[in-house]
Amino acid sequence: MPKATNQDLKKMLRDHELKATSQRIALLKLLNNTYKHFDAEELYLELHKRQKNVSRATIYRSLEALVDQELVNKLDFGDGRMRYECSRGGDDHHDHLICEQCGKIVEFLNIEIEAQQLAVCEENGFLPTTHTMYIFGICADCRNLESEPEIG
Amino acid sequence: MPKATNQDLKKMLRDHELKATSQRIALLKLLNNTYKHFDAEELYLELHKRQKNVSRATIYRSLEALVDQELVNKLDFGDGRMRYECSRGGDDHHDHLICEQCGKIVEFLNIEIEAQQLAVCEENGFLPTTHTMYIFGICADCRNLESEPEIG
DNA sequence: TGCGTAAATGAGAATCATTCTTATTTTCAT
DNA sequence: ATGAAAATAAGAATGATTCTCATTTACGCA
Ligand SMILES: [Mn+2]
Ligand SMILES: [Mn+2]
Ligand SMILES: [Zn+2]
Ligand SMILES: [Zn+2]
Repeated sequence: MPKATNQDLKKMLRDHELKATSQRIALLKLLNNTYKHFDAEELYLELHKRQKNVSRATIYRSLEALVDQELVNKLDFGDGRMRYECSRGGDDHHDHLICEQCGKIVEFLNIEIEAQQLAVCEENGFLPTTHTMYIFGICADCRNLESEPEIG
Repeated sequence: MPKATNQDLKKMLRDHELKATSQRIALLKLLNNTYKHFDAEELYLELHKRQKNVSRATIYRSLEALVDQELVNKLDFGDGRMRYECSRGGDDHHDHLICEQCGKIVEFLNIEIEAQQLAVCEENGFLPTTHTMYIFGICADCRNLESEPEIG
């Protein structure tokens, strides 16, 4: 995955009817270049570090626009702030395991679950538009730490 | 399902180490007597109507206690406020379909999905504690209204 | 390349659900 | 019935997000 150039990002924005402002380019670049799941404040602090002229309002407004255009996914882990991750094309749907101890996110896709979700909708005459599924617990790393011998 | 008496509710609270205050009894009664999914403000307004002495802070504090004791489930439909529903014993886990048009909630349980969730966790060495799954879309009733002939 | 206008931004006020604080009231074991 | 511990009321505080509006910027067009 070659990192997107500024020109790539500019085009990406314009292809979605969004004006290519320096703020939006920087935001999209940050999201595109990692697999992290950021909250708005993290994005604000990171961009503010590099580029003095970014405000929180712009972060929120730009994220909203990017989510509308499906360039970015908005996630709700249930802790009071939204997370944002780059959306990599049309087929990147995935769900998340969330470690309640270290915060690590593991992505997964289970086609049987996806199929059963559609089946449930059909049984209920329900026309689905989106779904969210988060499994909370303790990740493999944190479990290993827990079982570490106390002395040794 | 015979409606729980005040004595039943009192015992229910005390069995969970919670003092049986009039506010908690009223709150638990309200939740126990319907299958609705309430937000905190709805509960506040409803209780306040009947019993002058209830404050929002108490609603929130009591809900937290009831959720801790697993007498009540806390749900996050992603619209900025939490919902609360009565938890009916240990085997009542279910997930939700949420109509984006009329707000109707349909509950469901799909054991294949539940099984696959555990499988995913196992594959990742992940120890699950809880999960949330919400499917958003348009319910059967709203779909029918939509397809209603415009004149007729 | 320079202009004009519509759109985007910055700064901070406003909002809204939820949590916190503190003085007062209530519960419940004794 | 009594008193210590816990719960409550009222409203202030918090924190994420949205809104306001004066100022700046992007970009289609001359
Ligand atoms: Mn993800
Ligand atoms: Mn339910
Ligand atoms: Zn972990
Ligand atoms: Zn509906």
